Amino acid sequence: MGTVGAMEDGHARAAGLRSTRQRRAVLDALGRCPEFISAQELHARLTDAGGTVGLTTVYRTLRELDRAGLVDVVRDDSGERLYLRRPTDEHRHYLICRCCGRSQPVDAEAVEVWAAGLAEATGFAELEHTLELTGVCADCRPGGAEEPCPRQPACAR
Amino acid sequence: MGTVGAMEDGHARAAGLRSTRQRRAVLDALGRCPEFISAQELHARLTDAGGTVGLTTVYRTLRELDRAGLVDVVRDDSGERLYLRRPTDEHRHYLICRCCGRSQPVDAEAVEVWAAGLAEATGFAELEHTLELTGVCADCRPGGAEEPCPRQPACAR
DNA sequence: CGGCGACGTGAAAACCATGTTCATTTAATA
DNA sequence: TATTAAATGAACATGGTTTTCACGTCGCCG
Ligand SMILES: [Mn+2]
Ligand SMILES: [Mn+2]
Ligand SMILES: [Zn+2]
Ligand SMILES: [Zn+2]
Repeated sequence: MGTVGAMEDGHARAAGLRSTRQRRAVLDALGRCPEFISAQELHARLTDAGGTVGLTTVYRTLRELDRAGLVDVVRDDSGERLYLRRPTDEHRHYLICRCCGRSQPVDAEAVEVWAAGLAEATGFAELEHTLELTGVCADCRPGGAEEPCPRQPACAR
Repeated sequence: MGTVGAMEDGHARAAGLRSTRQRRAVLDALGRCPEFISAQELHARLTDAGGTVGLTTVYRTLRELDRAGLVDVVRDDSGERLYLRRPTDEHRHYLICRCCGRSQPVDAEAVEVWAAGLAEATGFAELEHTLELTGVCADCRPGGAEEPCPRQPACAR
């Protein structure tokens, strides 16, 4: 707990970010959430738990975590951003269940290789890509295609 | 002219869409735009050209064209939807220049194959994917990485 | 310690793409 | 041409996100 000039004492020492009660709370709540979560939902959990963190601060903190590469971000169908504390420091892609929100990292190495070859093939530089994968997980599929979403979200969105 | 019950006499005969002056104007303007364009920008062009089309109608028409599979849609960094009249009736992915907006369809067959194999590998069903590719095109790169965006958009966004 | 200055906070308001309402217009058909 | 369901669009609503700005506090230095 010293003088680290970091966002968290131990982790997340992004450059020039002070360690504040609010940022620690956001990072902590995010760390205990196994699935992608929205800024609003995260804020709701923090306040429901009795904490005192402004929605503005949640948005700002998540944006900074994104810049620092500490979270993965996807956008749902409505365009809302969802965040997940990144377990490793690698670039990843996820398959997300449209019913319950469960996420599963996928091995997209084939895509990475393909994307890397695009630069030469097209003459474009500084290539970036986003790849969003959605589907219906096994648990959300009772047998046929009866109910659109038979079960409640595992990690309520 | 005739009694086609279509959106346009000749093209775009999506089911149950009337041919109106506004829809023809939107489809026409979209057809003469070589790059992805937003609903707002398309509306601006229509009104600047002296036309009389409501922004609401532009949004509605683009949504219908999307449903009918007549346009490709991407989302830019801010989440705004951009539309391009689809040249063929195939599913495509594009590489888009972050400077000028120029788009270039890419051969993503490798990705399609990879994505198709995900269902078995993961147990998820009804898989869908979105793949957005961005970069800096050759024309927008004078030599090094000097200016962030040296030239004006070819097809002003 | 104590103070200073930059950074952080948050309530309120602004922003902005997009959707909805609903009275009016209009395309398609008989 | 009469009829009617569909289409239009101005005004309004929505909802996620950002900006504002007055106030708080973190971290460093003396
Ligand atoms: Mn990737
Ligand atoms: Mn594809
Ligand atoms: Zn599920
Ligand atoms: Zn370019």
